[in-house]
Amino acid sequence: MLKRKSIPHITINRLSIYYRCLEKIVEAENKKDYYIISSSKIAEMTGINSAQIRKDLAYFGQFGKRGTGYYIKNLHIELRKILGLDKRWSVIIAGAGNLGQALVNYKGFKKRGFIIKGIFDNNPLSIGKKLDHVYIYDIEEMEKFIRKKNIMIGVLTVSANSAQEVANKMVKSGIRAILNFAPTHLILPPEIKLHNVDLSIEFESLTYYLSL
Amino acid sequence: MLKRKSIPHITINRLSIYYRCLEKIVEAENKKDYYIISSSKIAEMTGINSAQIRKDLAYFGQFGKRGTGYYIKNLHIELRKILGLDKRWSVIIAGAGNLGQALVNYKGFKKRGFIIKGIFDNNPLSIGKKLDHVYIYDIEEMEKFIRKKNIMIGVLTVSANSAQEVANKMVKSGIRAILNFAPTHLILPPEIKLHNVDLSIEFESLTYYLSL
DNA sequence: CACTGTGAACCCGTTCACAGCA
DNA sequence: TGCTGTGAACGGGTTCACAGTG
Repeated sequence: MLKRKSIPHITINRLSIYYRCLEKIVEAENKKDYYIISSSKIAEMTGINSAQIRKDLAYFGQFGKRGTGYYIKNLHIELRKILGLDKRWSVIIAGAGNLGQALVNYKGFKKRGFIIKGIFDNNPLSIGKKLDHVYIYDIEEMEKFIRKKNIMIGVLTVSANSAQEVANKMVKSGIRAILNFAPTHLILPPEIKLHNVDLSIEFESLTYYLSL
Repeated sequence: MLKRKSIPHITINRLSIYYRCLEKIVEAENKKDYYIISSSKIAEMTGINSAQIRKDLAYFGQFGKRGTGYYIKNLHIELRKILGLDKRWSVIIAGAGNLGQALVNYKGFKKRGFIIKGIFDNNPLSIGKKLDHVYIYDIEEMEKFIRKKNIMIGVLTVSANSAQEVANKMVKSGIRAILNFAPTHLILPPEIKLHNVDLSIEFESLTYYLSL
């Protein structure tokens, strides 16, 4: 795919929202008369400003027809390509705790091309068991596994204490992206894509606003 | 607490990061010679620009000493107050799926004052059971429960389809904040604090960058 | 006429740079 | 001197407004 200049990260996040919005329509669609959508209709469904939507889409091409709108199926397919969801992505999860389990069981992933190849933990009681048809392996075998299976994405659901160490192993074995759920600041080489999800922040900012 | 004008939401999120950073030091602290911290030290630990940190803190007061830095314990306590973490918050979770379970089991919540009072689900197989000492109730009883126990925060880990409906019930019963994990755009009265956490977005933006 | 695509204006968070102070 | 607090400059994402077009 082409390298385009300075597309805001938040635009990419919104593409994912548009994608799901269209997906919902495509899956519900029976009537043929509902195959076009306008930016203001998407705006209404997502709560995002319609000019914002048009600008976001315009980063990637001219998908719409002036005076008409966007062809739902076409835009859906384009977004899937842009987001890389037309490919398969091999994923491993480090940490077989509750969050790790929740992610393994999430049905939406397979549909979007994310294949969870293995879960890794250091707890002897977990190792060897299965979660939703995925084996839990000893974390000692993670590096070999990543290399052998050419894993692209590693998900960290381990404790904050061990997150950096486990991340280092992932990087050493050639992983290309890490989704970090541990509430800690990871330091990684710049070529590794790193996204952080911090659930505590969401709770703690809620209570700030409740305290006002 | 005083109402202050236009503090960016993202500043609140960062306060939560500073808070955890200080917490880590306070808990590890044995040596008395390590009781002051500079904004550049926090910057190093969190990856956030030091001017940003000083500006964020300055929204709420002058906590530092010029030429010296910030007293760790003092700043820790101030942040706790600002974030409302010195109070207890009654929480319920709607949806006893894997994510709901993961949240119930997360140890960090109790420490920060979040008390999970109940879990609600519509699955007869789950109702009546316990998750980590918290009962799972029939979702039909949720509204009564919220009113009776004066619940402040509702967490939505139900499906996207039912999220709006369950949220409406929460609002009707007097809940004041909702943390929504369902990948859908909720429409709520403006006085309800709403935060969304969308895990799919994080995965899908990763694959965008991997596809470049 | 309706709706997209987009330059320009706007707004606001970030970073700089330095005055203020221990 | 060292580090905070902060006005000012900067940068970039958002919104406006309208030209372009089916």
